[in-house]
Parts: sequence; C-alpha cells; structure tokens
Amino acid sequence: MNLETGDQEAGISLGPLGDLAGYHLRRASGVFGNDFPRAMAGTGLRQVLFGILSVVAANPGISQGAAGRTLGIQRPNMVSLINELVDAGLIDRRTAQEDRRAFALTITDAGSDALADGIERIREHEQRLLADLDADERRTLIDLLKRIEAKED
Amino acid sequence: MNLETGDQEAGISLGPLGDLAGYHLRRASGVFGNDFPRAMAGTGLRQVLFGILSVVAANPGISQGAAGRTLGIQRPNMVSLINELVDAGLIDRRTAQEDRRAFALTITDAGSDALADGIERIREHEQRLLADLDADERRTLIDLLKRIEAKED
DNA sequence: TATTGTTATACTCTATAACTATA
DNA sequence: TATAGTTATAGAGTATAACAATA
Repeated sequence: MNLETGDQEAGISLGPLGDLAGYHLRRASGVFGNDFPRAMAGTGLRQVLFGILSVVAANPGISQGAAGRTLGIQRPNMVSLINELVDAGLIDRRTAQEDRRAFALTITDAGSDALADGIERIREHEQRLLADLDADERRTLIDLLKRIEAKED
Repeated sequence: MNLETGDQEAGISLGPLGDLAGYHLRRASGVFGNDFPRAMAGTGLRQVLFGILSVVAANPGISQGAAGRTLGIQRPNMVSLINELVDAGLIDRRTAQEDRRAFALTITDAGSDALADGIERIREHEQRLLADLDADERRTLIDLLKRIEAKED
C-alpha cells in the first residue's frame, strides 16, 4: 500500500463518507482525470477538449451551443475552448447557413488524426485503470453510470 | 427528455466518448457534485469540507496531513480548508503533543451536529440520485468504484 | 421576444515551489 | 536530512449577468 497517495493509511477511517456513492464517484473520476494528462502527454488535449473533438467528429456541422449542451458545458465556457481547438487547427468554425447567429463546427484532417491518436492513447489508459474489472464488470459500470447521468438536473 | 441539460439531444452522438468509462465517471460524478450544494443549502458545507469533517470525526486527533492524504487533498490546499472549518467552529485545531510540528484535529459539538445534519441531507440526496438502482446495484457500483480508486498513482 | 455567441468576472479545486519550525 | 504546516501563485473547471447580432 502506498501511503503517499489516496490509499487509506492503516487504521484511518473515512467515517460516513466511505458509504457514499458520491464520494467514490468523485475519487474514481479523479483517478481517470489525473491519469489523462499522462496518457495524452505531448498532444495538448485535455479531457474537455477531447470530448468536444469527439462530439464534433460524430456530428459534423453541429453548433457550438448544441455541442456544449451534449457535453454539459455552458455556453460562455465553450467560447475559449472552441477557440483553442480552432487555433490548434483541429476544428473548423464557420457561420451556419441556416442560422447566421450560430457556428457550424467540423473536424479538420489534423483533428481527425489527433482524435484517432487520442482514442488509441485513451484505450490504453482505460485498459490500465480498469485492469481489475472484467468485460462484464466494465459493461455494468458504464450502465450504472449512465443511469445516474440520466438524473442530471 | 430535457434538452436544456446534459441529456443527449435527439440525433446527437457522443462519438467514441460514449464508450469511455472515464467520461461517464466524470459526468456521473458531476451529477452528484452539482446536486450537493442544493442538498446542503444553508449549511455552507461543500463536498470537500464535509469529507474532512467526516474523516476528523472518525479519527479524533488526526493530523492535517494525514486527513489530507486520506482524502487525496494536498497539504497546501488543506490549510485554508481547515481554516474554514475552524473559523466556522466545526473543528478544533491544537498542537499535537507527540509532534509539535503537527496539529491534532478534533470535531467540536457544533461540528458533530453539522455532520449529523449533513449525513441526513446527503442520504436523501443519494436516495434521489440513485433511485433507479436497487440495493444490489448500489453495492456493485461502490465496489467497482473502490477497485478503480485502488489504481490511484 | 428568444436564441447564439460573446465578454467580463468570480469562485472552487488543484498543483508546484519555496519558506519555517520542528523532528 | 526529512516532515508538518504555511505562503504565494497559477491553471483549470465551472457559474452568472449583461451585451450584440440574428431569428
């Protein structure tokens, strides 16, 4: 047991916290979040940016607002995130023809490459962090998490 | 389906993201994190502060550093958090007798009351967010999450 | 009037380096 | 020399209010 990390030190109890799903979700999510930069080292892609890239790739021409709503990112916060991806040459932003208030987002060739590379890295990172769960347990986990996500607001 | 929240709008796909445990952990954890302030409204207790209170209550005399390690909070970040709890009269901080570098933290009577009240509120909030999971599924969820937590660093 | 994107802003959480006092 | 707590600081993520352009 590693006493320098989040492992519980011998004899130290979490108290009521240890029974709470919310606490364990936060810690388990943190494990993935902390490892993500390592998995993506050198690419400049953070969790949020990869998420946007994935949604734009899967829905060519999607608006900034719709992409944000899909990912639970508020409109004001999307602005600089999209700027980052456009500046990095990973997505294209042009005025939507049907609604000149909106932007139509599409992935660029460089974006597709970055996405493919990212997916490969993330598969490895997930394999590593989920190594103690068999295929059935992984499916169960995602199923349970989706049912919690459905409770959003 | 509520189109204003994180629900997926009809016809919009997450792309590769939808298969990733890391993504669903982040979103599910967010559901709990967003609801927490509502559940705790008026108490001033945030997720982190409740966590510290729980650990201090369960381990009277624990040091600031040990509490932080248990919760995955770095030493520098513990300082102001402990200050908040001391200022709110919820925990007591005094120099440890065995090691005068360290603080021994204990919960106050007001802290015990706040913790008990918080636990009640959080039980309701967890019941609500986990309403679609039966007792067996809730146990499975926490078990799977703990096995992911064990992968920390 | 409502919606898309924008700006400005603020708060929380997290992370690192350098300091002090004790061990 | 190492550890406990501290200070200063910076980067992300997230939240709200108010605005311009368009619908």
